[in-house]
Amino acid sequence: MGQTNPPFMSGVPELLLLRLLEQREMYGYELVKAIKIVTGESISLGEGVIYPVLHSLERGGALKAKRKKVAGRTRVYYSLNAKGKTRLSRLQDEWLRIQSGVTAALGGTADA
Amino acid sequence: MGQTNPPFMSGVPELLLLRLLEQREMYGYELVKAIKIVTGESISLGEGVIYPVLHSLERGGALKAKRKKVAGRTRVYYSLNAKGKTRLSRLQDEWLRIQSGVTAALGGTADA
DNA sequence: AACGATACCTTGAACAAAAAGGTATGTCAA
DNA sequence: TTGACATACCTTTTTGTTCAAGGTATCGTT
Repeated sequence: MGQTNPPFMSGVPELLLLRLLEQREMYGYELVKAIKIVTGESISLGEGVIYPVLHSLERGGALKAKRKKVAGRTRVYYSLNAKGKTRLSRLQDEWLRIQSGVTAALGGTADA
Repeated sequence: MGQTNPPFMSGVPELLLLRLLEQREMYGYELVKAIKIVTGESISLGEGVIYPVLHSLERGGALKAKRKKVAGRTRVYYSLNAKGKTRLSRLQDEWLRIQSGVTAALGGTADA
């Protein structure tokens, strides 16, 4: 009985992060802004969400962190490695599964 | 500072329950099976999820409970009341919002 | 010097979800 | 008649995400 499933629908923040980092390396503060933009303002995640997820993904070996000094400020750039790609792929599948399930449930008997 | 936002993506189980109960009254055990069916097997929620949600919705005044004896067994039928409809509507909007956000994020640069 | 934006971070609390168990009745086959 | 399985209710415990709220420090601009 070792493994427990993740709390149903969590992992959306994680999914978004991984998806963005798949395209190019980015740093935390940048990701906060980017998520607002790519989701068309419909999702907004604070730094209190982003940083912990970033750290936990790095600890888990899904991300590689690289410190850079830019204009006097320190940025921590993250990029996907193999494990991260696998994880992205899994989360994406899971999201698709949930999405289709909910859509099916909402669609039945449209009542219109 | 009174109000805190709901834990991002939760409420999917609740949404599914409310959606089903909008169509007809049902009892807990029935809902467990029904969810598997209407979601095309993509979502499966155990009794340990269903019952607590049902109870909390009833406590919150979103559901009305009615005990019935059928074939020697006791069933608790739940139905939506006004508050429940409002809540369903709100959860549905929220789901749509999240869904469109994630879809937008996943869609960008399809990489195909 | 003060302010806002950048950029990192942590702590605390809240709460949902999952797993696992526990009770009891009915039905059916061996 | 005993055992197994489906029905039908329920709770407790654990886990983990997410959130708000704070805290540090640098830079540019006014």
